[in-house]
This record gives sequence, C-alpha cells and structure tokens, in this order.
Amino acid sequence: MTSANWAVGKIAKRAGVKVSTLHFYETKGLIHSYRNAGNQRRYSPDVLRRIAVIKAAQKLGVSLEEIRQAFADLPDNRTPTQDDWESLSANWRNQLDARIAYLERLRDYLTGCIGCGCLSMKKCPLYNENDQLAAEGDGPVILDRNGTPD
Amino acid sequence: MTSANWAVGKIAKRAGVKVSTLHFYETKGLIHSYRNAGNQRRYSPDVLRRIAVIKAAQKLGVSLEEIRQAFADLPDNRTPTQDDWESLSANWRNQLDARIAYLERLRDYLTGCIGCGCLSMKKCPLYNENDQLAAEGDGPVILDRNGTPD
DNA sequence: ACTTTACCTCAAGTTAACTTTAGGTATTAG
DNA sequence: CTAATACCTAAAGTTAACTTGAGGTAAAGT
Repeated sequence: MTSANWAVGKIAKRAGVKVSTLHFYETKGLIHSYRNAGNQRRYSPDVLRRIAVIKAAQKLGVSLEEIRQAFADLPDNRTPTQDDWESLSANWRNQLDARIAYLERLRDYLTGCIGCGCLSMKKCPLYNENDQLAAEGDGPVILDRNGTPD
Repeated sequence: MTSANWAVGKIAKRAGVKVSTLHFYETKGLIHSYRNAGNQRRYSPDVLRRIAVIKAAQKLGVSLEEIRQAFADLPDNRTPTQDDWESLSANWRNQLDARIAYLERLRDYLTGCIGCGCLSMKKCPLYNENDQLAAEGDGPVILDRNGTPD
C-alpha cells in the first residue's frame, strides 16, 4: 500500500496551495485523504500529482466540476496513471483548441471592425457570435437613422 | 440635442439584455440615463452602441471594471465615436493577443507533456507557467522516489 | 375610469472557487 | 510537562456579474 502519512500542511506547502484549498478540494470530491488516530488528515503522495493535474486543467480553462467528472470517470476513482492523464489531456486539448479558435475569430472580427463602423448590434459578429440573439424575432437590431422609439 | 426618450424596457429588448442588467450597468457607471417627470429612466439611443461595446469587450475577456475605465478615459465621458472605439479596440486587441499567445503556449506544453510524465510540480510549465512559485524557496517540488514525508 | 403592464428602489440571492473566522483539539518542540 | 504550532469543523465572507423578490408608483390600453 502507498504510504499515506503526509499531513495537510506539508502537502499544502509542497503543492503551493493553502491548507484551506485542500479542505475545499476534498469537499468537492477532487482529492481524498485518510485520517490518523487524532482525526487529522493524512495523504498519500499521489495527491500531489492530482493537484498538479487540477492546476494544469484550470489553466486550460477547465472548471473544477469538469475536473471532478474527469477524475470520476477514471476506473475506481484512482489517481490518474500516465495513460489516464493522456486521455484527459487529449480531451481537454480539444476544449483548449476550441477556445483558441474562438478567440482568434474574435480577433479577426475586431480587426475587421476597426474603422468599419459595423458595431451595430444585429450585424457585427463581435456582438452576435455564438448568440442565439442573432437569429430572428426580438433581440438586438440596428437603430434607424433618427433613433426614434417605437 | 439627442433624443432621449427611450424607456428601459425598449432598450433592453433591442439590446437583448434584461432590464436589471441596464440598472446594474448604470450603478457601475457604464451607461447613463435621464429621468422623466415620473422618475422613470429615459435613454438616448447612443446607449445601444455603448452596450454593444460592452458586450464585445466582454467576449474579448475584458472585465466590466476595465471597460468602465476605458469609457472614463474618453473625453468628457461621451459615447465613443468611431475613433474612440478604434483606440479602445486596439488596446483590447493587445490583451486578446496576449491571451491567445498564452493559451497557445499552454497547448504546446500540453502536447509536449503527453506521455512525457513530466507533470511534476516543479518542472512542468503547465503547472508553473506564470507562477511565482516556479522560482526558488518553498513551493511545488518534485517528489522523491519513495515519497516519504520530511 | 379602471386595470394591466412597465417602472422604481433596495435588499438579498446566485455561482465559482476559495479564504477567513471562531471555537476547540492534537502534535510537536524544548 | 508545557507552550507553541498545527489541525479540525462549520459557518460566514469575498469577487464578478448579474438576477430575483418585495413593496409601491407611473404609464398605457380599453
């Protein structure tokens, strides 16, 4: 069995997070601890890698809830092996690619919109991209010349 | 003078936001309204463009506070003209470029880290990028072989 | 005129991801 | 053995960006 005798303060220091964060991650089901005779948390060193995965995923823009689900999908909830991490990262990489692509599209629109005066709510993709509003019916519309109500 | 006789519900509908959002933006100093005899808000149609700018900026990842500051930097706090919007967007574009570059770097690391087993807290850029933790002293460190505490 | 719909203000609720505080126990250093 | 740390739990506070609710007024439709 893995040695599980690290106290929470030691783990926190090594991982570069606060003790309260570890408590919090535990309540969220992201990490796990054992208890010693005095009811204090003791950790297997595996938890450090798990925290590293959490922190890395957060940088990719993955929420704790998504991370929790990814961890939960691991067979019997164990700490990810290298293979597990590979599939997690492949998954998250797709999300990252999508986010990058989205921002790049915005950047292009932003460039295109400079000086074109197209920042009218209905036409400009900067405003409407990914909005259902862009369709028909109510929602953003272009102002008429004189801007009178009704 | 600009006609300022749009009621908040009309503006909300045209802009595709809730009335409460307009109230909220007003308390944050992002938009401005006039009052009629019965103390109800009335808007100049300019506000629609301002909302469009807010929404566009949010998509770029700019916070409301940063938007407020950008608006406040406009001479006499007026609605941005095309030139104003150009300089705002040039500014925000830089931020966007930086964000994209950052995510691209993460993507590269993610690719590089797949299968390399480097997700150890001290070495892996996925964990340490932009962290002051990466330097010296306390902070994330690599586990030793046997993972014993102290 | 009367009734519905739109507004108003102020306070409190919401979500994510934590941190802080309070009151109390376990460990550790000397 | 004792004092200083380290831990524990549960609850409340924090920030951003809004939304919801309560109690009451104004405007609009018929």
